[in-house]
Amino acid sequence: MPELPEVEVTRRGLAPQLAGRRISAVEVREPRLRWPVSREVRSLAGRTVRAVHRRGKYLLLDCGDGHLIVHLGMSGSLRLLPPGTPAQKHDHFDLVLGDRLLRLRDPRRFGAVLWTSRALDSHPLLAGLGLEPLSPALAPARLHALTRGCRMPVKQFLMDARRIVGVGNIYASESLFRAGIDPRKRANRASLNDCTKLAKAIKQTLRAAIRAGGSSLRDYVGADGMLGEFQSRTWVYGREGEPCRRCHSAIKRIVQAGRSSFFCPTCQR
DNA sequence: CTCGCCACCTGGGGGC
DNA sequence: TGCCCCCAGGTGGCGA
Repeated sequence: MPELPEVEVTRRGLAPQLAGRRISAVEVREPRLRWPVSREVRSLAGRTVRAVHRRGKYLLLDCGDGHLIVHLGMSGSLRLLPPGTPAQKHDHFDLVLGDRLLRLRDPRRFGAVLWTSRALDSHPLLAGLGLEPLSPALAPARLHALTRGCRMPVKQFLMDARRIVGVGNIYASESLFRAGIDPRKRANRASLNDCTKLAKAIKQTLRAAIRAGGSSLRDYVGADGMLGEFQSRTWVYGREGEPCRRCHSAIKRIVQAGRSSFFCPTCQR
């Protein structure tokens, strides 16, 4: 479920709760996540979480001499609970920090919990990541430059984390609607004007999603809690056959690179 | 390099 | 009620 907004909302919920707290225990109920949970992760007790950062869709718990890297995959969520709360199905991993329990639930187990003591820029999963879409780095000219020589459809371009991070399947469709761009358009055919609209649209889309998620945040931090709010308000995602909220044309669904794309054939060219 | 495709997993919904 | 098929928000890795 998580795209960048869900991960960022999770980060904002966790950061004030975890920063400065000492890890008192680690429990791994199911080590078979995307990669096996390592022995180093199991022996994190004694370290102190200094801060919680995010890079793309990765959450990074800064422990001073290294980072715990958490990815929520497609179905992961994190909750803060009182220690001792009984684990339910798919609750694979716990971090106990004094009187706080951080629990990972991930039915599909595409998520990951990794430890690295290396510099983050050199970590294989993080080194090749592209621009943070909410940073000033994602400016029209920069986006335009990124699209040069890239013949794939702009929808796939948006979801390619080596270029821009954090834009998943939902927000790719939503951003392209806001920008008025057909998802099938080749990235290298996007004009500077297109890229100006697109950069703005991406930021607006992600910021709106973060705002919507932030309102439902308390002790529960995770994708499920925000589902209703987000998905009921999409412009095009999941709305095949329904009238466009802007022009009333029927929303279309196509498949690109094996993923559904939704768009308005009238508003998007 | 780029690109298309498969893989990893579980669960929910629809059709029969 | 059961079974089977399809679909799902991510992304690393493969071969062409």
